[in-house]
Amino acid sequence: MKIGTWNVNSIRSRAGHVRRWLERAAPDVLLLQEIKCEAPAFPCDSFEPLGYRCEIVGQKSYNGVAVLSRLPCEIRLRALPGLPQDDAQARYVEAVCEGIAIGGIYLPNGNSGGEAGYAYKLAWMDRLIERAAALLEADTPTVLAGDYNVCPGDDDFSPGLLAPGDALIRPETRARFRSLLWLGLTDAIRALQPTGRAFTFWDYQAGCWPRDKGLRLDHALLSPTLAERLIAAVPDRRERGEDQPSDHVPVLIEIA
DNA sequence: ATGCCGGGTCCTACCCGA
Repeated sequence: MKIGTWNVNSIRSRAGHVRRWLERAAPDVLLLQEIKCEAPAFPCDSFEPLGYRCEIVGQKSYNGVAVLSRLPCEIRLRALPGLPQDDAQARYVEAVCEGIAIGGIYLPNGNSGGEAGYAYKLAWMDRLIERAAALLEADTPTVLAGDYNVCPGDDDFSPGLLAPGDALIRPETRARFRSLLWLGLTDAIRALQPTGRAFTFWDYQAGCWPRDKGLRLDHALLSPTLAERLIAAVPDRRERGEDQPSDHVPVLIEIA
């Protein structure tokens, strides 16, 4: 099974890119983040001719996640359990495909909104840890993939690109990411490439892409039985060089 | 040290991303 994840920075601006990548990479399931629209505005017509069904957890202007699948899939959750009832941010979707729970994640950045904004990020990560624990406790084969807005290690950002207090690398952020790993989840990219650069994001500004000043923010975490079957986990850098790209590239994982 | 880019929307100046 091939599963992709991609923060597209507006699906309406990137429908053509996504369609082309579906043809190129042929994922069975593609998780999308930052679609920046509600369901009626989502360009399903661009993907259905290729055999993909669209499930959308939308939001106007900001956030928004979706699942494209060419396998039979059932949506199990449209939000992370345990968040406040009035939380309207569309950041989580969970599908079940061939017995595998597939969570699509758009984790809060945490650098805007002051301390409250950062507290929201940490609370969101705590709910994600709880959800991951529940899935693992039930022995559910699980993939939790998406834009985590976390640089887990010092290989995961170009030197000098982030201030020490940046929400992407603050110790409290990284501690929660490690908690996910300690539950028994495997970071798919790092399982196959333990050290060195594997960036998934380059800022539009300051020539970050031509200078290869990037970040590794997009991750796929796998439960133990899926980790044993992991064949490939690769950020597709080629997409960042296309015309009018997203600032993130897709990550493709393959499981035997 | 962000607001240099690029998306969004109250349509046009401003908010947000990482």
